Amino acid sequence: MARAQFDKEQVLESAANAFWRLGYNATSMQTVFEKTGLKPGSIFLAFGNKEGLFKEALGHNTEQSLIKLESTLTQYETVEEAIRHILVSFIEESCQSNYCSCFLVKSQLELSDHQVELQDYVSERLRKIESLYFKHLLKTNSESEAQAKASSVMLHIFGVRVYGYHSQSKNQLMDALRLGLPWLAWPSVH
Amino acid sequence: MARAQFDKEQVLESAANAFWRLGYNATSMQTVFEKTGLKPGSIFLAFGNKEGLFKEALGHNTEQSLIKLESTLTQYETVEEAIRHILVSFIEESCQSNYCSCFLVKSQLELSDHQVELQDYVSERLRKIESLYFKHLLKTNSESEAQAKASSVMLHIFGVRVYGYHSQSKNQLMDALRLGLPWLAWPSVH
DNA sequence: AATCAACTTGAATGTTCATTCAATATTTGT
DNA sequence: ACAAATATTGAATGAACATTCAAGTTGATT
Repeated sequence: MARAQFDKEQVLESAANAFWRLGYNATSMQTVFEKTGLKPGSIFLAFGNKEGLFKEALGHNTEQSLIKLESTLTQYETVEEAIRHILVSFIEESCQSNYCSCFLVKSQLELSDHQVELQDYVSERLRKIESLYFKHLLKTNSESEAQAKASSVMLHIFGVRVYGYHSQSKNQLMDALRLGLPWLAWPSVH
Repeated sequence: MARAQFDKEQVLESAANAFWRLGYNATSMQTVFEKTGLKPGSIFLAFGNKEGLFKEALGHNTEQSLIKLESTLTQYETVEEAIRHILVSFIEESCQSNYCSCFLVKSQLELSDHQVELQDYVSERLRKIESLYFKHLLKTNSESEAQAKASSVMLHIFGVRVYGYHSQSKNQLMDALRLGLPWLAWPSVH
């Protein structure tokens, strides 16, 4: 019995990259064949169909994001400082010329009622992210405070992911985050 | 010379509805023909191509939104009260079973580098909305305060448009808005 | 009632789409 | 070395796609 000869992880990353950049509907399997160098048969044998490939690509991508997030949330003195750094890095991402929002957020908005399974899959991953913030905020907050703050952080992240498309938005975004998330103890500007 | 026999406004509304619900790429012209009852030739003569139809549909939709927004922002005692009502109505929208975020936000995230003209068109409309909030906030705020508050409101609106997909999110959203927009003077819950 | 530009019609076009499958190649167990 | 199991290949398939256009219809103007 012959084993897979292509690196599944590498294929998932190429596919995720295409789906992220172009969106689910605008990414043709043809594009995937080109980006991965694989032939139709191989892809369809390994992933079933386009939805299956998308689901695995998104899952793989999100898993990595969650690992990175967990690591970031513990590597600073306080959770607040960590969250500040995360938000600032999102703003900086949005200043790059090839800015493309966030794979999960884009997918959440693009998928329609015809793909309920994928929609639920995306929602579940976004909820996982929020519960990670919640878990860490619980260390220094009551349950209800932590929940409200976690939701507020998610709201601001979503906001940045959309607002980021406006060019020249860096300063406006920073001011808005300072105003909306005062409990993050932003260093004063002098 | 025979005049157009279909109601252009009605066609644009049907088209906008489809584009909004399904997204630009997942909406086929076939769908548009069915929803409007028109034949290919009529649509293509009137709007040039799919992009042209999309642009006009989005433009028409946004124009109506701007009119409604302007009206809402002036019909309450204070701007703050008006914004509160707008945000609450967005949350209530998100509780409906057929919730579908916001046409502009969805379009902003779906369109890719291959449709720069449409992208810019969407960005411009979103900026118009922000400047409307800014204009009204200027009445009771300094320029820099008004700008930060307008950006913060946009951030929260974008957030609600994404967060709204989570079921059972109404209370979490309300708490997060109270936390992130304290200057809106929310009535206390008792 | 004749004219003619503007509009509508809908079958036809050529392209691109996701997916299939018979043939071929490769790896592993015996 | 052979057999069995599994991967890869890539041309082929049929459906769906955006768009075109020649022929027909409409209604205001002459």
